Amino acid sequence: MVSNQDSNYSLNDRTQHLLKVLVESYISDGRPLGSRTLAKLSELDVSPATVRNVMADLEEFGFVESPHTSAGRVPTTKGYRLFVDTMLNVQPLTTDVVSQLVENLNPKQSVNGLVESASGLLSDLTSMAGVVTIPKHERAEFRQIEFLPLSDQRVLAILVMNRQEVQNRILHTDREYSESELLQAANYLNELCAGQDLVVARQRILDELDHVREHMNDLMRSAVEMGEKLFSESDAEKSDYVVVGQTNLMEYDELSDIEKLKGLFEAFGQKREFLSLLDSCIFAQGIQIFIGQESGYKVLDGCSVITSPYTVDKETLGVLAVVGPTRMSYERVIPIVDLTAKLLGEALNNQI
Amino acid sequence: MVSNQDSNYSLNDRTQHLLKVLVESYISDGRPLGSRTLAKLSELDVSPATVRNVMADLEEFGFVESPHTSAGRVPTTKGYRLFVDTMLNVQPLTTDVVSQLVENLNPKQSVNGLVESASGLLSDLTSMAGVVTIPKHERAEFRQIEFLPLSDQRVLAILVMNRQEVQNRILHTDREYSESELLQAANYLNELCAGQDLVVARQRILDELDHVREHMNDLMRSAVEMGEKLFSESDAEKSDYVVVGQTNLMEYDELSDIEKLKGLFEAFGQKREFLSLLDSCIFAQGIQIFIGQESGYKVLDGCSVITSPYTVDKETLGVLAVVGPTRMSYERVIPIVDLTAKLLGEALNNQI
DNA sequence: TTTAGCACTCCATGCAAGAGAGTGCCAAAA
DNA sequence: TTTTGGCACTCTCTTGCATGGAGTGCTAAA
Repeated sequence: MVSNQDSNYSLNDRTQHLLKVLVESYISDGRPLGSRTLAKLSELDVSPATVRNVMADLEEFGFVESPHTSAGRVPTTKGYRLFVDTMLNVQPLTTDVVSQLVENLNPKQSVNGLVESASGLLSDLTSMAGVVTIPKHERAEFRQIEFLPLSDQRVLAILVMNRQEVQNRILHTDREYSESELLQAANYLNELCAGQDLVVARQRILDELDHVREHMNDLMRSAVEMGEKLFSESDAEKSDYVVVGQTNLMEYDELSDIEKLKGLFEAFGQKREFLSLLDSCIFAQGIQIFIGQESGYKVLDGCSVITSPYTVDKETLGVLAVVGPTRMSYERVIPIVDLTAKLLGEALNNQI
Repeated sequence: MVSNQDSNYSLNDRTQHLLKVLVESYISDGRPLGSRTLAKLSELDVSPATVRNVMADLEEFGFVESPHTSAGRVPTTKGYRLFVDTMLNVQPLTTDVVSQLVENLNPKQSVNGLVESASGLLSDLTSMAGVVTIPKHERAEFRQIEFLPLSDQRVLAILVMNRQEVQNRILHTDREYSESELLQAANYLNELCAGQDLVVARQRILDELDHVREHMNDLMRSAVEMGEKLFSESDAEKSDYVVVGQTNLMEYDELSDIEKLKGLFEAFGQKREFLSLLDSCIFAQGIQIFIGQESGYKVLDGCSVITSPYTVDKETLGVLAVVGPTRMSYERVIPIVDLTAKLLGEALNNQI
């Protein structure tokens, strides 16, 4: 009776309810729902025939489909989307899940340790694959540089960045340098650049190179080159992530096609496609959900991805995600992803 | 006529030849061999019936078996073993394989880069999974230590080990230290320990602690702790490896059982079982081959592992391996593993 | 608008039959 | 004594067919 037929295909309450029940049942069972079962399950006191009519409508609108004529209905991507957008009642986390997260994401760990833990927790708690990108360091601040002579015209350069980050690299020089020469060069660079942003520091060194045409030029040029290499390396590092629990995905019937699995695993391994997906989430405000091929990647057909950026001081440092079959318990996974992101951010706050 | 029936089951030449042909054919085709096909393939000018008799003997001795009554014969683990031990004619590497290896294992790369490259090359060239353990550094020599003050009673310690290895760690101290205090402590430690083995250095610091009961005690205790942590960390690091090309294993029919694959992948991921296998090869002189469950690990059922240690200056630094189906081309893989190990050793020689 | 009834479709299962591949054994040939 | 041809037998794999179950769409009645 009461229906809100305002928009193009706005569904009345009963239709929505039936869709909701269908999606929930399919998520927990994995079997297509027939009209008879759905009628019972919905507790709506309607006959299977009525349900059939409703299903016909839903199918017409593209929210459900049937694998074949006599196999009941299954949600489509569009169906999942509507469910996720409008019908989700997210379940509160149980206390043991919360405490497990809190305990394992304690700030005493190293940055890498935290990333590993977060990824492992996502994987364990959801029985799917957990992904966490390595936090990028937005402001790369030159702090101190040291040079150590090695044999064979090589110099070990150690650059301390930000508050505690240390990068080191071997410089091949044109001749041997004495320790005092290296000390002199380091002192000079440190004085020149301490506290500067790495980009600024680099520019300064380059400017200075023109003025100071003395015996340490070689080394300084190398030092600048090191800065550049560090830059490119930290860029590469920033664009990396940790995956835990890929093998969990083998448990799901809908992914048991070996070809699909292979494609998925290779996507994880090659990191390219998957990274661009994660990168695109880095500016999102909170949880984002990609259902099936919504993400635009063919390998993710049949999979959904739930992502959340994690932030320190309101600055986004990375993204974490859970990857699993489309038929996943969104209501359970979403709060896990959410809390993990928050806790990871907090833990990193004490670290960076 | 001419048969050497000396040992318990010494096989005459024809029998051996038939086994060899069978194994080779099965390796390249993957299909059980019947007497008719084998008779032709062997080029022995014998009838299928004769071959059948021979096969019955081989089956009795346990070198071959049949999946079922009318399915031809397949080599057993014991059959592969005999083949590998006595009938292998290892194929010389083609020049493009050699050049690919030489080019990609050039000593300009970092240690980690080399390990990654080696693993990737093994995987690519064999279409199986390549594994390389991170080289352990036998002699850990204290070279230089630096302290940098951070905020909140934390100090960044940078320890340079061996020729170019840098480790850093945050020390939580009981109070704030000034830069000059830290410099003093560093100088002190450097003078005390420079060039020493890390174990010796640690003992020295501990000894010295008793004598020098002054204001820098805290820091020095922390420094010693750092040394210990570095030790345990480098131990952990040593016992790690890089796997590339796991997904290649999905291509092989005999491993397409999803349960087996999952077990295998999890073994790769958890690293425990697999490491003890690799560790056991570290003292072997050259190539070692484990067929099926010979290695003692159930997950490796249906798989063979070909390993070789790699050495620098006659000192073994690690192990590399190829993991694939039992039905792999040993003749092709062995020289690849062999050369990769040699080249990796050489490349590391210039690095460490 | 909802419901009951009915014809229809499709899948999964089980069964039977036949083809194909290969074996083991026996008796004859070399 | 060894090799060979022949033959019965076994096992798997495929195909075809019948059956039952599940579910749908449609129509007509409530």
